[in-house]
Amino acid sequence: MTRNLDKKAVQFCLENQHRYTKPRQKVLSTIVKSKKPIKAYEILEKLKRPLSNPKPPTIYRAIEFWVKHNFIHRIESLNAYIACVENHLHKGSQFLICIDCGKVIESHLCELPKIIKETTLKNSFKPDSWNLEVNGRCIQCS
Amino acid sequence: MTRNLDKKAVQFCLENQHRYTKPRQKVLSTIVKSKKPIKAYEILEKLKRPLSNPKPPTIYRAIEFWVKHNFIHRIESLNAYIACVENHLHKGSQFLICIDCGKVIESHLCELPKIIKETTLKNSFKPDSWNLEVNGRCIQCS
DNA sequence: TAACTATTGGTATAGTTTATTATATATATT
DNA sequence: AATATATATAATAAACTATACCAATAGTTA
Repeated sequence: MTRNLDKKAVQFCLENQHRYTKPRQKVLSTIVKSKKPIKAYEILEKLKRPLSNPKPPTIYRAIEFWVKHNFIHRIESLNAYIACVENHLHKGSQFLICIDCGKVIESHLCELPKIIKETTLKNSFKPDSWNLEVNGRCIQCS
Repeated sequence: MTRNLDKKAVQFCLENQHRYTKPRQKVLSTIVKSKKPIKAYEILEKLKRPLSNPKPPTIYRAIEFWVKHNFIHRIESLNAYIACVENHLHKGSQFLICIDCGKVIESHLCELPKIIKETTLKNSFKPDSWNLEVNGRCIQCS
């Protein structure tokens, strides 16, 4: 399942005329391999060898690329990145973050929940994208 | 309505044996006065005079205090802070963020939306608190 | 007053991200 | 194949955001 995303990434780049460069490759697979959200500087550290001492911009550029194309997500409250479990573009993301073990579960919703849609309507606000981060405890920790 | 929160803060500190110190006072009222989310270093800048050249920790300590007690919220995707429009504690927050003008509307929900509750259930996850940030356009900008 | 706790002040540093400029690589065009 | 164009990387530096640490002070309690 992890290899899966890497494969899809190759495919995606081919089809959309993006380059599947070494930094992009390595950054994505590092995030995919990580069980938990991983931070930019942790990636930097892990890629010291394979990318011969990369500098922060190298990592951030690759991160930006994959975030833009929805292969990974940024967990805002953690300054960390995680592979997307969905296989299509989506406007919103939801994460369940365990406050004990740090595990993050991505739970997909295709639509902005109705109640929130109502709130945005009430405020005459036109929603475009959204991010929900729920803190709590996973089954192992509760 | 802005003064309101400051007053409540005094009250809150009295009742809970917290000190309503000058940094806390000034930091809160600076955030309250700001129409838009304000950043820590902007607060720092604004308080150069009144707090005689405060250092970052002074600001961050006060911010932390008011966040903890739900007088202000942190907008994760902006690294910025905004006064809470609710007058009671709440476990979750929702923000509508205009991608054009930067305005942020806090919209309160008392409960975790049903659909999200279902997702957490499905994942055997016990939610504790949550934060939803919706990007889109406000009525003026759309 | 002494002891204790909460809070501040200040230095230094850690951690995160971006701007900039130059260089290299891939793709398209001739 | 040579050239032009667009895309991406490399590296330095700097900007932005946040915290660890320790000493000093203010308020509280015994």
